[in-house]
Amino acid sequence: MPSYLEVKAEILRRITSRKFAPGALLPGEIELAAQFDVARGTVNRAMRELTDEGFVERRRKGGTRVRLSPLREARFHIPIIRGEIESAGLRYSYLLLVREIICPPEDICKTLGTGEAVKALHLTCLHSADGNPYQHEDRWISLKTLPQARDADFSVAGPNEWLVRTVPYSNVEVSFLAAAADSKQAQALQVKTGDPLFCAERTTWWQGKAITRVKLLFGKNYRMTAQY
Amino acid sequence: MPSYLEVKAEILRRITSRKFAPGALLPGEIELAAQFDVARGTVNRAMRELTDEGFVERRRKGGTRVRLSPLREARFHIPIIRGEIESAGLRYSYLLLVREIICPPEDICKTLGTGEAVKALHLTCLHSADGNPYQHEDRWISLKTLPQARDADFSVAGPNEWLVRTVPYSNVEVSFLAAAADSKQAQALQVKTGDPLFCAERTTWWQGKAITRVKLLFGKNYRMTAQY
DNA sequence: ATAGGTATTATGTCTAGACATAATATTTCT
DNA sequence: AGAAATATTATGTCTAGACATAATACCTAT
Repeated sequence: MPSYLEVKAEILRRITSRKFAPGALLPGEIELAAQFDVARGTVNRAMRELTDEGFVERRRKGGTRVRLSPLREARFHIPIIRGEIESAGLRYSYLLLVREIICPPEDICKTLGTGEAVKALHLTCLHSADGNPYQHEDRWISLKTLPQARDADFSVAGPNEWLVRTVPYSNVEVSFLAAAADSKQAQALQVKTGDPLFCAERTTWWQGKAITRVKLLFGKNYRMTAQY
Repeated sequence: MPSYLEVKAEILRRITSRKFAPGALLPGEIELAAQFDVARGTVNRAMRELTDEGFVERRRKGGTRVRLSPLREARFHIPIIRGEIESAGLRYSYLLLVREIICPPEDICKTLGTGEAVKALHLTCLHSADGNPYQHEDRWISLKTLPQARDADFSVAGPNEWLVRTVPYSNVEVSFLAAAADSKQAQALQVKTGDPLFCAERTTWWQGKAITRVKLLFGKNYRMTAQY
């Protein structure tokens, strides 16, 4: 075990066991380096990771303190649908439900940043695991920033795979929320209309211009979990 | 700007602009250190962060490659209710709805790891922002691992604040899901019964023993957002 | 050809020492 | 006393060099 991890684990043990109580000042790096018989750089790396993970707060000259309420952050990996299904040992299948080029509704226009009369590519697809509906995808792709999407074939593989292969991105925003299934979504996902579904909305930009916005509805009883 | 950040930003620019294409092999650390005129340790730190953030994959001897589909992890901050409301400039208020000591239902028994006949503390509370219902909390606390909870006063401040102050923890699991409001929850949150609500479930352990399990229901239109 | 052993190599970690920086503590001046 | 200048200090970053480790490439014997 690398020694920076040993130092980190020991400090963390002292924090969670309250030997270093919330709000308390920890010994300085030089002191700790002497205690653990390592270089200061090694202690620094351990402490930096503890800072990143939300256990301690550090200030120059002020020293290091245990956070009063630890851990305000958890990391979730954004589900990439095909990988998620296949890594669970299930068979992934894909179905294109709708493909049309139309003027998007107002809220989509707003996020895509195009004018109201500008048409965009609208796709609706269903991703299944072992034949069971798993995720309903409702995607808009800006044809202004991505005209080549007009000629891409989305009947065999999902738009996400094409996008990942084709376009770079510079900025992404993801939201998670709860939504009620409308009749078409309910039919596709084999749930009742109005059932609560876990939903992710993702918008992707490249150099300030929105490329695509997608709404992903997960099947019944889906939950996104993290441990720390 | 620290030079490891400059190196990182430049490499990232080359990746997102596809100068380093997905799957491509990047120059080695020594080569990059020479290019940027910094020490190898500095390049190493930049590359380590790019690895942590899911942009590249590194293998000893194999070198560094741009990930095919950037395995993206988003960091969401776990909402600590009082802080979230107050940092939005709103007035936080708290109401205890239910306090009882009963044998929990089977699923709670299972996660708390206590026998079926063991009683636990059950609390239901409502957190509001400027008087508007914001979050409904349904919490179970194991009296077996935390007997002092029996005497704590939860009428003024929420159980979370008492727990953070009182007990250490070693392990936490959080899930996010969509749930339908039951009649009591709907009444408290001023929504209709059956409305879809964003829901978080959190279980906390200390040294292998479950301390508490909480189900948090957020008000209508709540969304959890991350950018990267 | 193939299995097994050996050399090579890029990354992973560590050290000692140095300087930079931000925040706090102290002193000085009014 | 209060404001401004100065000293101090813990963390933040960086360097050059070293050794460790895992994975690959190569070589050898069968």
